Amino acid sequence: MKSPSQSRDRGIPEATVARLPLYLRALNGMAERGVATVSSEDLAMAAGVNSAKLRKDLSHLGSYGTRGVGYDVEYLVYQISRELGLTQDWAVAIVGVGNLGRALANYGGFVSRGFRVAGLLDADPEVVGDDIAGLNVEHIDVLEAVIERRGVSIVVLATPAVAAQEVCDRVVAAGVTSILNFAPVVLSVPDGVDVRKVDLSIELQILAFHEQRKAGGPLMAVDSQ
Amino acid sequence: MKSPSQSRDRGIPEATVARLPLYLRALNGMAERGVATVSSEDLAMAAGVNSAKLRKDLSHLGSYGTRGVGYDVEYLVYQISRELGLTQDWAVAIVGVGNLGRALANYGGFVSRGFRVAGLLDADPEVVGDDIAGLNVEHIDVLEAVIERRGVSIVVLATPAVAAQEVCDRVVAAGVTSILNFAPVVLSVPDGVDVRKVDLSIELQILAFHEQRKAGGPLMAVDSQ
DNA sequence: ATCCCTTTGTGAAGCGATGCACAAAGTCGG
DNA sequence: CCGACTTTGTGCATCGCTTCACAAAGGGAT
Ligand SMILES: NC(=O)c1ccc[n+]([C@@H]2O[C@H](COP(=O)([O-])OP(=O)(O)OC[C@H]3O[C@@H](n4cnc5c(N)ncnc54)[C@H](O)[C@@H]3O)[C@@H](O)[C@H]2O)c1
Ligand SMILES: NC(=O)c1ccc[n+]([C@@H]2O[C@H](COP(=O)([O-])OP(=O)(O)OC[C@H]3O[C@@H](n4cnc5c(N)ncnc54)[C@H](O)[C@@H]3O)[C@@H](O)[C@H]2O)c1
Repeated sequence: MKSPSQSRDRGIPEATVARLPLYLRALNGMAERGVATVSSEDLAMAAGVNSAKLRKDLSHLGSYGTRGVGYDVEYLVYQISRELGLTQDWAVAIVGVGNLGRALANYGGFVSRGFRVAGLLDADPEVVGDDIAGLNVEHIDVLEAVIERRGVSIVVLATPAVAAQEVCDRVVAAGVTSILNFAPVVLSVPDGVDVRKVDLSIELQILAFHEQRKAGGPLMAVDSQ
Repeated sequence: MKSPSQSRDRGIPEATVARLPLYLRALNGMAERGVATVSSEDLAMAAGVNSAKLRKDLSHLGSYGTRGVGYDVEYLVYQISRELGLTQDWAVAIVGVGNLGRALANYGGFVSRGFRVAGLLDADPEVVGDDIAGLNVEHIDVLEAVIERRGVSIVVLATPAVAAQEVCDRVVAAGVTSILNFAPVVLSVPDGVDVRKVDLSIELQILAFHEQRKAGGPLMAVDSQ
């Protein structure tokens, strides 16, 4: 039973949260092209979703549209940004500066909006000291100090699988509660810690499953992004 | 036992398909450690899911367990591999050999199981001709020839966002129906083409949302992987 | 002020996924 | 061969998300 707390309904569905960045990206593109207002139909098209779903998603944030007109692009950009917490700056540390870690460090795309790479850490003495994208790679020994001093609140894990849980335990102990994990392991974390994983291998296997099915029978329902 | 009859249950839920690679990874680890059989409880623990869910997932493939005992690890590895289409070899082409494309090409993890990088393609003359992980980077002009001659059925897109849709159109026209997209754009494809996307920026934004909420109010439900 | 047109916001139905709980099916010791 | 024990496979209630469909709300023309 839920109590009828008439206060602010901060219960935004997880599925909605996952789509807000998509809307935001589409809206930013429109703002750049000078579009002032957009209908749910057009925005849904740009984001690749159903328009009713888009309207319901946005309704969770509030009533920011105008009936008969649509949504003000800039205003909506601001509202979604605020809801996602992008109006503040997030310090991110990347642990494991190998092939993938380097690519991430060099990637300008996420630094641009709200996220700032505040630390690169690795265990390999060969790697420590390297300069990558203007940052010096530090030794994993100073992990806790880096997290604390630079206010790191999100850690990206790009170490080999065997090291991931150990590093995870350390960053959690240091107070981090948001982790993006690229290592192919199921991390075990205490309640209150958020782990999201990106797993290339799983994605390929899912594609292979559907590909095999297409080759087999003529009955299929595909696509989804 | 179950005979490979013609009446296979092809209606495996998408959510189940997405978890099979997780089970497979856990099972492979157990097989390496010499574990012969495993209960749904233990396997679920290793994969980080509910045991009832695991049993229901596996029941979609058939009745491969033994009541009172559990599942034979090697047999289950084979069955899941077969279901996912990993008993055959998949030729993968990577288009866009920049920071990310290089990391992917150098990554041994997915080449090991069923997937083989059969081509690296880029538009930049500076990059074309480079040798990466034993493969020569070819010019995007020969995309169609590479796909056709080497039987490429899965394409990994790692080009800048602006080029993604154009390259996508070409690979689809060349007959590819499975695409893994790293570019931050919503690809538009015809029915029957599977697109999966990996979007670092979206993952970070979702983490930021929850992080902000944690800092704000004391009412939260977190974690999920 | 009134009418018409467009588009939002949402009630409600539909659909698939989740997790509990247990009967059925198997093992194993005696 | 039996009876205690273990673990699977699944019926069922529930939950959350999606989609349809439409009343309500606003803008603009006359
Ligand atoms: N490269 C890819 O395309 C790719 C794709 C999918 C998944 N992954 C996964 O991402 C992770 C990184 O992949 P990669 O290709 O960059 O591997 P890599 O071996 O090139 O890099 C790993 C880095 O982590 C460092 N490291 C090892 N132990 C450490 C520790 N305890 N603390 C800090 N740093 C440590 C190593 O020194 C190395 O620099 C792996 O788990 C891999 O499975 C990579
Ligand atoms: N690097 C990351 O960590 C990261 C993370 C998330 C998303 N992404 C996305 O992945 C994509 C690649 O990122 P990156 O950092 O490797 O970029 P990059 O600029 O280093 O590499 C892109 C490569 O694509 C090539 N290219 C451009 N147009 C092409 C075309 N028409 N056909 C073939 N090749 C073409 C370029 O020559 C270049 O080598 C981008 O869309 C980026 O937004 C990258």
